Amino acid sequence: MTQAIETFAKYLNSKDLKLTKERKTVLQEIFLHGGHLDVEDLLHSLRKKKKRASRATIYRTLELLVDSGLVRKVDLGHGHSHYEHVLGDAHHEHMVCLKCGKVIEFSDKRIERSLNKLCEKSGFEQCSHHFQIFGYCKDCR
Amino acid sequence: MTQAIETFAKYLNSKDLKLTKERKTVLQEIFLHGGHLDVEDLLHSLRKKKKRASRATIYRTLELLVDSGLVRKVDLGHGHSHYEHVLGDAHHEHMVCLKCGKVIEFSDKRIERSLNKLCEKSGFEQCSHHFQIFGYCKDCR
DNA sequence: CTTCTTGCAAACCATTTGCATCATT
DNA sequence: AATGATGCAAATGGTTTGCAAGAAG
Repeated sequence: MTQAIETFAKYLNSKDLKLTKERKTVLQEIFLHGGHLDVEDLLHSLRKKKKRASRATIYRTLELLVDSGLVRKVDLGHGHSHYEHVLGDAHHEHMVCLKCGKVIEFSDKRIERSLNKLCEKSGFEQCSHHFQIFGYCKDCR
Repeated sequence: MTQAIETFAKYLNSKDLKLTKERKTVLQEIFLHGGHLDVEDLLHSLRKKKKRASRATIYRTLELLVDSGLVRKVDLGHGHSHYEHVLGDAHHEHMVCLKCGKVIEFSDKRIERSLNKLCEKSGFEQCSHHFQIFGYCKDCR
């Protein structure tokens, strides 16, 4: 958490941008909240905690957070973006249940390994990737 | 191609929908064109061939095509959807170059296999999946 | 103090939808 | 003929942006 703020501060500094309280607030909210959340979620959580940041500022901050590598933007098939923090190596992908909307996170070392080999072989320098599986979870099938 | 139209006709029939010339036109255009294309591409190609289908009809038809399983909707990170036809088993995923925009298709049996096992193990009934890698192609890195 | 930020509301852009007219079965 | 489908234009919904007022370094 402190770690994340420091990293963000360093990133902002390197771009001559300022660490405002709104930016800090948004970052904290994402890191306190475990999973993926969207702009509306963020807006509500902040309101509940009597903190403030306009929708515009949230969008602008999220872009910075994604660019800094602290946050990942993911598509869960809802027609709008979700965001989740990235801490260290806990990389994972998403299974989305088309009926109940549940999102199951998963990760697979073999898949990641195959992926890296693949990029290496084709000379592709990977920045990010995202794997989504859509279907029905065991409670809904 | 004829195959695709027949499949679509069967699908439409099963839902008491009609095979109109606009729907046939859109389907043909997607199957004639090799790769992934968006609504704007479709609109231009059709205009060039003096065929017609409104934007609304294209959107409506694409939804049906996706639902019928003949076409796949993919996210190439452009802020809008792309579509590509699905013929048999030639399943593939996408690497997108963030600089030149080039899209490289790839497929990996090991990944597909790991994936299927994963779903099986967790009792998840897979409908579709999509794997995107963003980065820089060998000409742009 | 200078430069960057914020919040607001307007603008944008992809996609969807209501409705009157037209085509397929 | 009856039921759907089309095209248009208006509506929608997420996201971006211009600008005047405010805060960080």
